[in-house]
Amino acid sequence: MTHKILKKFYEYCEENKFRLTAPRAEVLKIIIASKKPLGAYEILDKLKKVFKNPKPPTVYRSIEFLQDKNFIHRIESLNAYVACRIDHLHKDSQFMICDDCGIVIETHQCEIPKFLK
Amino acid sequence: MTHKILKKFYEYCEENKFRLTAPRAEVLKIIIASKKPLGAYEILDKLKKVFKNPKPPTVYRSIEFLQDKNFIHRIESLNAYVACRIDHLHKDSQFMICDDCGIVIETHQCEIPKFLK
DNA sequence: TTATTTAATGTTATAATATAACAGTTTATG
DNA sequence: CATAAACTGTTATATTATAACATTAAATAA
Repeated sequence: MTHKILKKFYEYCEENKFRLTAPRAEVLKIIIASKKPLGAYEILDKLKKVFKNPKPPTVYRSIEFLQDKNFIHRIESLNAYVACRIDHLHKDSQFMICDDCGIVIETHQCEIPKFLK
Repeated sequence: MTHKILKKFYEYCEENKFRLTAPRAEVLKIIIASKKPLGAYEILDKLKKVFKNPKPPTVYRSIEFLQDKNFIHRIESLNAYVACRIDHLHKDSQFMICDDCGIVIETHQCEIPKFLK
């Protein structure tokens, strides 16, 4: 069964004429499958089970693409990446990260008061 | 004339019996003097004008100390460091960064609504 | 359909950021 | 003054990310 987010990604690429290439799809799958934020080199390791001999640029390019489309977010404080779990596909989410277990909760800034602007 | 923040740092170390060493003071001076956030290796470069042959750990240790005491903040998205310009000495500030000129404005989370908690 | 252009990938190399480990020094304390 | 604790110096290396260029695949135009 195809994951909900993955399906959405397929449709999104279809609608917008973005090329849905193997590295992009595999990197997204890997990130979706993870319960915790993954570093680029962790993603690279997992990608080795799918592709012959993937290199950092392969991962970073896919990350860039997915991030640009807001299907994944970078957690700056961790140098790690997570799938967007909420339906907005915004940039500039905030993350609350448990220092003990690493669990991440995503929120967004729509509600942050005007004084921040 | 000694900078206001620097003076505060001296007093703070005095009060709390933290050792105010040369690397710590010089790194703070460098960060205060900069109009834009500085990367660790930019700080290192500037430190070369003051010390003989400083190495990365010298900078990173001072950064860690200063950050721990909230005299400087790390801007995650830039891998760069800024002096705390507001009087609170909190952790977890937010920064608004101009994509064009690089100017940074610091704010903090005291006012962020409860739903984020 | 084939030629052409555009976009993406593969590959090598290296840049930029950060830390581990251990020796030596300075400062505080008994 | 002796000792312990904190800090710095130094070497080496880990981790994260990107530049540059050759190659391949896909979209588009002739």
